[in-house]
Amino acid sequence: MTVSPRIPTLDDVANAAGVSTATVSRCLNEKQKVSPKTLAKVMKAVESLGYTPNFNARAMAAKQSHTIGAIIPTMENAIFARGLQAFQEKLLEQGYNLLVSSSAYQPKLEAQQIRELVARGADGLLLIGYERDEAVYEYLARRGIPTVLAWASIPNSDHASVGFDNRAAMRLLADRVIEMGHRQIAVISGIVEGNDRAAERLAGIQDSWQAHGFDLDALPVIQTPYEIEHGASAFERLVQADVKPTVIMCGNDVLAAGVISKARDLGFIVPNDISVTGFDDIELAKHVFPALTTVHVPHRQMGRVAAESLIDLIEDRTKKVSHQLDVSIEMRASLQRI
Amino acid sequence: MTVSPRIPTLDDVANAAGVSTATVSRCLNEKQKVSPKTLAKVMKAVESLGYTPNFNARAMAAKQSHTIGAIIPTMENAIFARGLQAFQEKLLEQGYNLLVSSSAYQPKLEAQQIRELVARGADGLLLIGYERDEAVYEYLARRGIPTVLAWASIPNSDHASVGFDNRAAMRLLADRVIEMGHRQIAVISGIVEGNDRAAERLAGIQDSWQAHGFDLDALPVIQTPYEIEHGASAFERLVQADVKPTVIMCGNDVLAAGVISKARDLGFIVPNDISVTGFDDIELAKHVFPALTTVHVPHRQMGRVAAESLIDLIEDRTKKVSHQLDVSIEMRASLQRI
DNA sequence: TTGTAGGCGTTATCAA
DNA sequence: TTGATAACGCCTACAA
Repeated sequence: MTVSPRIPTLDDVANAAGVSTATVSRCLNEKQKVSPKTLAKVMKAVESLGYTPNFNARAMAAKQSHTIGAIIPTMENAIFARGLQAFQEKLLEQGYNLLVSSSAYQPKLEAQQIRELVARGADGLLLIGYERDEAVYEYLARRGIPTVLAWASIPNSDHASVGFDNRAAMRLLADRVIEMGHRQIAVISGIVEGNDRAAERLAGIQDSWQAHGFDLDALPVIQTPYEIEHGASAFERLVQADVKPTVIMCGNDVLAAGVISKARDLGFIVPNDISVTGFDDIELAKHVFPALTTVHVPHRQMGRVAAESLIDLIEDRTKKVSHQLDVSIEMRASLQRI
Repeated sequence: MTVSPRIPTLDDVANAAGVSTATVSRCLNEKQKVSPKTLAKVMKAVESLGYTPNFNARAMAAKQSHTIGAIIPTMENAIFARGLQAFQEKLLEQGYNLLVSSSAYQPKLEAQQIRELVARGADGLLLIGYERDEAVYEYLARRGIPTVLAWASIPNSDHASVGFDNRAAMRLLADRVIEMGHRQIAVISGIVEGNDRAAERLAGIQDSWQAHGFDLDALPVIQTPYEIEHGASAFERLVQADVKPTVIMCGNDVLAAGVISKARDLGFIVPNDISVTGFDDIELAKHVFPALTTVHVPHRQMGRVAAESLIDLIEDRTKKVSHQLDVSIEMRASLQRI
């Protein structure tokens, strides 16, 4: 049987090194306030005992955790993963640690995770999008938790944010589509409820559609979860309609990949028989056949900027600002003039 | 200017309710030990103050955090995301929280994150694969941190694990490939160094190859990161060889997707001109063209079982065990008899 | 440069 | 059923 392991504490180190706990603490946190001699002595003790500071105790005593929390809708979408990776790299660089949790696109779960992370002493929070219960924002404000909203930009609000204008971006793409002669557009959107990014993208298409003088009733829309399988089956439904679409505009690249796959199964030649567009410009977009016309989003840059903004906020260097990043339309083979 | 917000503590609640902190604590943790009357009184105070327990303090006093940590090589691969999602669901169900961090495939970073999570008071850990410095295992053992290794199974070790035999699975697939008449196999493997799963998969192919009486020197292998782009460029190099491969076996589906894409660009018809196989059976595998022959891995099940095992370990219900999950070969159009 | 000692917000052990 | 009170491990004035 194993002996219950005794985890070394500051006290143990202090004893081993023959100094006080205060000195050990200094060696760990502010080396410059300690003589080289004792520093060496202490570090040796730390080493030989295999001491690691207890995070909880440290956070409690210091009233800051050097931890920031991020809550993303899902880990199963590479775009968040990529942005988060950059976010984390920047944080580590600045001496902060990242705690990630996923809300599975459920606002209630997100609210719970927020409390959770705050209770853990997170110094700041990264959230995705802006649409959430006002109570959540009040809670955050009351606790004074610096928060940055990413993947969306909201110039006219008092939230700090870094992202891009989903609506304008999608509108731009829709403009191009219409300019290329398409008059029968069908949309496969993500689920709009509780997802402002999806809602904005859909609205962007509708903006363009109406601005060109068309009727919203003549714009078929299917909402479906962001999964390749769902993109495929949505396409199947769409092409059964009386008026066949000449182009399918999708809420993201994953849906579009599903569409392209199913289209081929059903004997459609993309883009000759039907065009397809996506959004995000994930790696895959270049590698499906035909390559996907889509909106390029600078995910990594977004992650980096979000980290910088958040740290600035935490360390009280700036007021809340709204960073608007540029996106671009990537014209590839899947969209063709009609 | 906002007033520095005062976060309510147990004391505040106790005062507001006119009871002791001990009683409040009981109301929160063991309701049955408290009279309904005071319970109501206390809960009202909790409510009106918007009190949330401080996690760090709680963990410190109770000597357990009800938190478990997971370290994955990368968030950018959907297979970990999927397994982790299931892992988390199971944990939440059992009253545990999940902390995730990613090591970016760097052993040193992983070691650091392990210390980090332990320092945070994680009650248990989930790690991917088994290949790591012995010192890490010693550290874990000394601290008495229950740990489960996933995505790999190691029957002959004293580690708890849940996963599958990467080597045997890949060997099975290679057997099929060879049975179908292929004699010119080329391999695009993940980077083997520091990644036991990749190493085992490559070894599986080599096992089969040699068992069929062929020479390892005649088996071209390229190691490359698990990214679609790299799969594509590896393919390009491979087909420039003197003896053209009749089949490309890839370390995972992402690499295979890159191969299929590049093959088309170069004018190859898959599978007529060349066959392709993958590993993992991600969603995409069914939706590339032609659909990918691959090894199906039960990622979600793995996550669930890992969670159950870990909790059992933490709550001291079982000894360490090694769960071996079944995988299956998915025969699809990308692999053809020659 | 170093040590002493109080406090961070909980839980848990005893008494009452 | 409740209330004091001592941990838990660390940081940080303050004093020496």
